[in-house]
Amino acid sequence: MLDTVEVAPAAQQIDSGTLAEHVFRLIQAAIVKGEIAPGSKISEPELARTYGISRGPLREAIHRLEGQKLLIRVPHVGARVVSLSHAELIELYEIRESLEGMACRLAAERMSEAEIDDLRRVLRTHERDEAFQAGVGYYQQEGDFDFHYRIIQGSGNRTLAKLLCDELYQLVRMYRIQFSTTPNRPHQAFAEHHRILDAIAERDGELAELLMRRHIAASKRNVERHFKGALEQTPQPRGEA
Amino acid sequence: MLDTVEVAPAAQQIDSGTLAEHVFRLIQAAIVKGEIAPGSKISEPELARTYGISRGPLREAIHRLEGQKLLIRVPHVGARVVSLSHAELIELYEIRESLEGMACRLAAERMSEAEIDDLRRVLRTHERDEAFQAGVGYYQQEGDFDFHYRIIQGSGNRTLAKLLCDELYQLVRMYRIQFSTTPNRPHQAFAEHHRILDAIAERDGELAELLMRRHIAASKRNVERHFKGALEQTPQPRGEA
DNA sequence: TTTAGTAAAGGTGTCGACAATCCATCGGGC
DNA sequence: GCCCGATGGATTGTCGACACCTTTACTAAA
Repeated sequence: MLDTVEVAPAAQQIDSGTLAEHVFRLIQAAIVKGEIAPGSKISEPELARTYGISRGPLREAIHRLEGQKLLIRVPHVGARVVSLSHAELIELYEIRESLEGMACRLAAERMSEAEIDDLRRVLRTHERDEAFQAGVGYYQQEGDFDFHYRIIQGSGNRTLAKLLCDELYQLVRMYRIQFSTTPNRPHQAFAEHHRILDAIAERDGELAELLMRRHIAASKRNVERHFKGALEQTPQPRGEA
Repeated sequence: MLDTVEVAPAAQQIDSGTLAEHVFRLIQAAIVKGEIAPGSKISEPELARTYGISRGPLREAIHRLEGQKLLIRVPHVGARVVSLSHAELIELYEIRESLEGMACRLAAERMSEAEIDDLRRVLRTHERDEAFQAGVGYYQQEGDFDFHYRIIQGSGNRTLAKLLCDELYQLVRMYRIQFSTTPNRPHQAFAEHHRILDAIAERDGELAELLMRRHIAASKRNVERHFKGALEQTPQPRGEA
């Protein structure tokens, strides 16, 4: 009510029209960044008080978050932040392998020369990143600065783009951040990205798809390593309560 | 315009727990069956009166329908029943080609012998269908009686199953029904289904994926023919005001 | 006749309150 | 001492009402 959370005053001006839309983005960011722990329960009255709104728009935001698979809702019980099991995470990577592989093939066939140049610039930006230089991580920016995101957009299949970028993207990003502490071989990932870009620039759709599938499969193996490593410390990735 | 709907008092007893869930299923069925025309506007007060509920649970139902891509909502304007363009429909088929192809490969690798037998029985049921015998159509039942549905479930990838069966399935079914008037070569589709089943039974994942992709590509071409044919009659598939 | 402005009407967004359901704690019985 | 049922608290589901926005129809002027 009074301090309406630490939402920057400027952010309220960029207010996205409806209240529900606004808190949707706020909670989405909080979940993806891990500020709300995976597996933790979402209390409607509490969140409503936190953001200074009523439960109406909050519930709409929760529904949309559920659509993005960031929340799991149980009737008469409530919503919890998602916490994918090892198996589910692998399944997600398999789906990405198929879908992003296809997107990459289409992108190689359809992207304009200007878009390819943009993509090249994105990679160059990553290369200059200090964290990358130090070899500690490859944690790319959101949206247009994300290599995968750009390729999906370049596929020209808008339905596919909505599916991957509007629905699954934040979930993928959430785990990308969660695993950012694990050694993720940034230089190898960068090299793979570069090879994919080359295939696209040469309009070799078949190769581009193959490389993208291998690239995601490599990420998948990295996640498996992470789980295997974490298994020796904690028996299960848990959430509070 | 369905007035006062035939929501028998008994139907409220079979009430699926929450009201929102109930009307969600009712409206979903109405849209998929075409009882609510594609492109038509959804009026919250009107629908609330129709089903005898308040706007609260109705809005939740609308959000879920939006998640299934059966509705498109515009802030401050309202919701309309989806009406895919030619391009969007083709895009949907391309996505299915990729995803169901993968599901089919996994199914060939993972389905139990019992599940394969069940699948065989499903095909036999289709074969005995009178509409199929007459060659007029291949409009299969919902859910477990649907060949594609069963294969996806048999893939063992539960995340993929949720994506295809819980989110995209009703949309696909909606257009399957919309196109049921178009000649859809039921016997050829059946033959393709049978060949896919054979590949699965032989545990040939690679072949099963290939056949499934071709099968869906064939459906896609059928849809394209439909559009080309319809183009000569009406300039655009439209919905009411 | 066409176009711009305006006002009314309908609809969506938001709110606060009540009712039904679930979870936890407490008491009783075996 | 352990298990089962009851009661209290809290949370979710549902409702009706109001405010703001969008759209449409009407009026007036060019």
